[in-house]
Amino acid sequence: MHSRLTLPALYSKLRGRFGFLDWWPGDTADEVIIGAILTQNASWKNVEKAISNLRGEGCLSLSAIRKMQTRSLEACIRPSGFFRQKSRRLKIFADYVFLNYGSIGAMFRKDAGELREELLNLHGIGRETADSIILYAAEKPIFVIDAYTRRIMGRIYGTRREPAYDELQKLISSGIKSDVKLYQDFHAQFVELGKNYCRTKPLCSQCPVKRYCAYGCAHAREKR
DNA sequence: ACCCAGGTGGCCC
DNA sequence: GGGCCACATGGG
Repeated sequence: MHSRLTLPALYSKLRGRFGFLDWWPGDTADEVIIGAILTQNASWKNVEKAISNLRGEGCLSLSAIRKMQTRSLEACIRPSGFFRQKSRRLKIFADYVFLNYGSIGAMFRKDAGELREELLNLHGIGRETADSIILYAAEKPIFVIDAYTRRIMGRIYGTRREPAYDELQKLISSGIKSDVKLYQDFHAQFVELGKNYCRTKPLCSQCPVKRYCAYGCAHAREKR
């Protein structure tokens, strides 16, 4: 099954339905990075609690996290799950930045490609987290692929097996203009669509891309 | 009592 | 390269 829906057309369809999504709440690069690590396989609701705890302690920054006791860091981020792993990942990230660059801004002067390689070498930073940091914290154009994006693209464009991360990223990047705001919002649209129509309660009659869906939204709960 | 969430690393083949 | 597993909490 092949859909003739182009990516720009898909974007404008979603954009028309959901409006511009000013996504990734977080006022500073540090906050975005912390959120990106905390949200690994966790709901944003739980991440919000963790972030709120950190803010309450005055520790919503990488420099503060460096100085925190592991125990109190773990206590703060407990609601976001996997708190031992994630506290370690935050510490490693924060240490790396300050020991090698002195500040996150200095690290972000690198171009997106080099930055990605470097981030991927850090323990606990995989492709999605690295790309989220580059797109939403460093604000450089790199497309973020997540579970929703994979699922939705698979449904619309009918790929039998789900394409590998880098493959899908290349596919999307070559189908739309390279632009930070567009990349940010497009990814947000995928998540919004996924949350509302491809999760627990599919609302087929209102799904903006229903007629392009290769399998039908009723299959929303199929195995990923 | 399940199943899922804005993943990642380690191990195996 | 892919398949499986641990990692942990909160909500449906």
